[in-house]
Amino acid sequence: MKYWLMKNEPEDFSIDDLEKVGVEHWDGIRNYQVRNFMRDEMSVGDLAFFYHSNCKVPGIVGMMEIVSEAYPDHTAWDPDEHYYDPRSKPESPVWLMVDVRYLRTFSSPVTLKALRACPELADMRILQRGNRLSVTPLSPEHWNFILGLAGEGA
DNA sequence: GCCAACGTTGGC
DNA sequence: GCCAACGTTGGC
Repeated sequence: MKYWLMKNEPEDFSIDDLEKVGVEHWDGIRNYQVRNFMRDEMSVGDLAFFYHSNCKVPGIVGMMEIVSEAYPDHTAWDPDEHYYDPRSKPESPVWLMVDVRYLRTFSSPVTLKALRACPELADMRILQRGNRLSVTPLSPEHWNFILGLAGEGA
């Protein structure tokens, strides 16, 4: 099983929204590195942190589970969609998505500030300068350490 | 709203 | 295939 960190702007789709629907497709990925992560390395049963980005207090707010393999992102085919991409077609999809299932919301979110304050997490992808990938792999060590920060340690 | 850093595009 | 220009991300 692998661990992931997945960013989204809460204004667009937050962990509260995910809690309401339970399972949702993680659409709108338009970056090849991230697409390849989902296609080649993500598996059903993997766990992921939900990260709120581009908001007042950025940070990790909860966790979810990957519940599907990568499959074509149909929002790329719809001209009315914000992330429409005419290069992707139903017969030759360029972009993929996975389904995620809500697990829980942390009683105390782990803010970006708190993450940066931990020398143990210094080499986390999300903390590297200029990192812009919205989905990044996490080591089990980092996963467990962050769970501890969230007060959810085993 | 600013701007640094990055990915993508497209002319050559 | 280089690389400058452009668009996007995302913290602050």
